[in-house]
Amino acid sequence: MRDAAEIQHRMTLFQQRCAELGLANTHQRQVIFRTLAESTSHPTPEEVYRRVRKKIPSISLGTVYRNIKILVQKGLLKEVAVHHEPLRLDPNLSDHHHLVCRRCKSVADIASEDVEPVRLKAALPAGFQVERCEVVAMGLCAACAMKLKQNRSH
Amino acid sequence: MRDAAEIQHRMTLFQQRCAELGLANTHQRQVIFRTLAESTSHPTPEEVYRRVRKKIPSISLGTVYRNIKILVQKGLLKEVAVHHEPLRLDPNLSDHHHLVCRRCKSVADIASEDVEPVRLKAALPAGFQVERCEVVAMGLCAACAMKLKQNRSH
DNA sequence: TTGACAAAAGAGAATAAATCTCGTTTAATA
DNA sequence: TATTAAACGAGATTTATTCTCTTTTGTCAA
Repeated sequence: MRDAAEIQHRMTLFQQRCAELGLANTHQRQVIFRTLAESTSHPTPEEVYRRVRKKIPSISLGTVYRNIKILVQKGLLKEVAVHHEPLRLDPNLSDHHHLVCRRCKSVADIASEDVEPVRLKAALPAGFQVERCEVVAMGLCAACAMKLKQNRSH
Repeated sequence: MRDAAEIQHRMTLFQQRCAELGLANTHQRQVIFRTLAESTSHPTPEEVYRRVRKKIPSISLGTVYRNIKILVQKGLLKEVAVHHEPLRLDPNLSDHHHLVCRRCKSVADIASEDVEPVRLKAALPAGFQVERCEVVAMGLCAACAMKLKQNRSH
């Protein structure tokens, strides 16, 4: 749980951004966002639903998913990492990293030697044992970059 | 597609490891692994199924999933990133990284300032535009490390 | 070799996560 | 305060994955 002033600030910004984006200011949307803004635990949609129902018992799961989707699209929320989509497999057991295209979801390898070693400067949450670090570089592959450009130009 | 010698090498290692692990040497398992070893595109289980059926038309999707699961468990395959599991949300829009516990799937933030900036040393695949880099540090949180230790001791 | 037994396969039902459809309600604004 | 587009609730649908159960196939010792 974050402190009240911080949350109030986030809510104010949220309402501004919604207005700018033409998103209606519904009670459900407010409560869904507030629930996320208050949490530090990166909840799943189901968990958000569970918490929001305490405030709005009649809310539907579909509304939670719909709002999460819209808010992620508009950049008001983020997803942790990329893949809730189907599992992607990798026969390459050596330590390496990945490039993921945000549009077509293609995955390419980056050899470990091609990335400066990842170094954590600060203390980790008490007792966390890191086993491996993966860098996920997200962006657009050449093909998708071109397609997006074409779409924008007509 | 990788070159034939490399694949042959992987298949030999694979058979050795299977024998060591007591995994039966079935035709289906061989073909599933070979299909993955040949690919450079990080296919989904469905895609693996599609390709394997060209060699073994009668294979079932369940067999593909079952083998993928076993091989990942035994460390003969890897999953790209972590989450095929439910979407995890993040209201923190500032640039930051994540610690993920491989056992309980809890997610904790690492502030961007606490990680040395990620630097790519080599050229990326032609034309890939990186928009953001996320470091995913995987391991065990304190609670899970303790539970695993306890389980092992009796 | 062959026979016993555990491991794995195939078929298809079941579950979980997410999305969609459609009739109704609500917020924005004129 | 009337209009209308946006959003809601309910529940069906789709997609990804796992499970159950019966049959088949490897493995290994006699």
